[in-house]
Amino acid sequence: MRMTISDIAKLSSVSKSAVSIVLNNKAGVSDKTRKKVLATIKKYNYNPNQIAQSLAAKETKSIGLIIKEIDNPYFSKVMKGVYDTCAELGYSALLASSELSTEKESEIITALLSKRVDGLIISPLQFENTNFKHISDLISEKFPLVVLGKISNYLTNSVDIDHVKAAYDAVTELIELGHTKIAHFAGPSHSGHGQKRLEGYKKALFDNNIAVKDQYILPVEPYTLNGYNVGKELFSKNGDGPTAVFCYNDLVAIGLINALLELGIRVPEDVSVVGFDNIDFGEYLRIPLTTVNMPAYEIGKAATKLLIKQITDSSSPANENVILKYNLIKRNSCAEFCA
Amino acid sequence: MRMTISDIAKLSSVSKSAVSIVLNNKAGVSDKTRKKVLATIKKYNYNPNQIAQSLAAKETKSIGLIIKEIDNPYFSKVMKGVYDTCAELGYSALLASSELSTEKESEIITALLSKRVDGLIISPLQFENTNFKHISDLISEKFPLVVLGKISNYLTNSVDIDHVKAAYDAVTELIELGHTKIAHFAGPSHSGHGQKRLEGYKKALFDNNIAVKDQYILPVEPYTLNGYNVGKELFSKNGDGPTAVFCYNDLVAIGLINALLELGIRVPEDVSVVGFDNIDFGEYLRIPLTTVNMPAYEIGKAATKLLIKQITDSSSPANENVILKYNLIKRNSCAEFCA
DNA sequence: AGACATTGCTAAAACGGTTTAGTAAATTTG
DNA sequence: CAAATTTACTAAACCGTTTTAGCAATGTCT
Repeated sequence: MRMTISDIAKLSSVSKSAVSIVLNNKAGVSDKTRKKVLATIKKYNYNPNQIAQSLAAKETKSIGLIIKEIDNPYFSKVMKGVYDTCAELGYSALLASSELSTEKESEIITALLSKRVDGLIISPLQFENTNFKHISDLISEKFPLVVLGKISNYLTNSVDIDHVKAAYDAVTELIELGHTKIAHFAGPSHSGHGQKRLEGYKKALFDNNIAVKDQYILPVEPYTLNGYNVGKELFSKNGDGPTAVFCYNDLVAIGLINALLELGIRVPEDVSVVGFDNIDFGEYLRIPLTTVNMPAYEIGKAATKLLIKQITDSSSPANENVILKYNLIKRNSCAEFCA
Repeated sequence: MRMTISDIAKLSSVSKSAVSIVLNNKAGVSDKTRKKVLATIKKYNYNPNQIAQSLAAKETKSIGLIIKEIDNPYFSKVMKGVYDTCAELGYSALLASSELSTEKESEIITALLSKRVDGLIISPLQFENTNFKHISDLISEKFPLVVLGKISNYLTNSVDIDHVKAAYDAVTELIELGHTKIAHFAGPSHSGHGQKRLEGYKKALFDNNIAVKDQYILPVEPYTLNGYNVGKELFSKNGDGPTAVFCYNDLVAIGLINALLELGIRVPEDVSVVGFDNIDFGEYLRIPLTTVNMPAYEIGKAATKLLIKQITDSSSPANENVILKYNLIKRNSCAEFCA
């Protein structure tokens, strides 16, 4: 059986309190005793029970991270940022994923709270009909919380990039290459980012006196296959197709490019494509992808720092909005428009 | 402040014990009391403290999962398998990653034990000089453990595919396409799989009376960039280069293909390439990749089932070795050898 | 009706730590 | 040198649950 603090106390012929003091490196015992205790701890390989520690301390030194999909390279990077930063700051992270189900999201929050995490980083599902009760409850009890992205009308800490501006920049790049017939494969219903990127797309067209056409705005689910299907559909019609597409994300862009190539449409000669996220493989695709670099690792890092600040410093405001830098990565999926 | 079981007890004018009985759905209280308690629980939104539960129950209903890299699509799938299966079986998973550092691996094990996980799934680092003390300690105290892959000479539960045979099959495919000059970009030092795949490679050549040449076996680190560099190096030399390469994994294969294309060598016409793992993007690459499908999700699933069996059923053996099926996925990176 | 189970409930002990309050001894101070 | 302070240590309370043991009250058998 595992050793307890009482075992170590007996074996060192001191009290539990003394052992506790040694364990936590506090003042209150002589050097001699400290060494003695340390020796038995080492000898018996004693490993304090963190469960008991957490119960007594009323804090777990752990935070919850709720992502939308485990199996999504963007979130892997966010995770890495969170895990690394937690480690630096002496915390640990509990990962959970809503897998695009609001019901599961809500269950996860309860589960994590019942594990008594000290705070929560959440990338919230934002379907149109989402009721944010589980999140607003957290806010109203002032539970330490950082939201990845932003939920409109909710006052929380958040970390994000300026999606409107990023989309604006991406579309502007296309316009500067001479394109005017620019479509947008627009983001999914559960993503707050989708709205913003669409807004940036429209703004860029507007500022350049290009009319926004509804038939050029196609909603997609953010998966390669869906990008493929929607692409196939759009470009199979003959007549006045777009010469450039700004995609909600890289996955969609990859699907679209596959569809185009299959239809014998060249990328970027005939159609330019720009993605969003900068997933690792963008560089190694058939057509290396031009895309907006989403600083996923930094987002995880910033969110963790912000959260732990809120946890440890009660005077820190709970509505800080960190906006991170992005950048447009130009590779080979875009070219000048040729009539 | 959060409610405790005592609060609920008072508010329902019953004892803590009664509330506990209700919470755990045990027999021992009347229906009337049960309903009364349930009502106050609901009314005050009481959420039991799992930390306290774990302390009292001496089990946490959680398992630790130690992977090698957070940011690796293979492990993302394993994770998903583990998380899904845990959820099914009423457990939760604590993720940690050694990020290829044995020191960190060992620290993580200690940390997870101090969180009192009920068991551990570990994808162990296997550098040549690795001392497996942290793992053999677990074995000797009969701590529930499942190893992903296998550590030779250690008796533990494990889950894996037959890497030797899979590599054998992949290389045989190349041989059947008429190739005889087949190189192997061999796995990294921290991977137990590397050895096995190399073995399968050699065996396939041997069984087909093809001499194994040392200069055709090149060690690589399992990253795209390294595959690229080693590829560039190998194929820049003129003279008797290989016409096919069996790569340790898909990442390496991708790098190699990039190197080949840059050198003006066509894939698969001039050189055939086969990968290993079947990462999601293999399908969408410049040259869709022929590869061995590693059933990552199923590995996670099987490991979790095995572990939880060991945790809950003390009579279950601790040295079960589950071998899962793989399959060779033929896409476009391999072609018949043309002289 | 008396013996014996069963039901419904609770007080108290445990889980393995931390913290508070207190004491005895050692040290400093005036 | 007595008083005051500091140091070294510990017993006991506490964190929020589960579990054990025990006690009435009720129900079931002969």
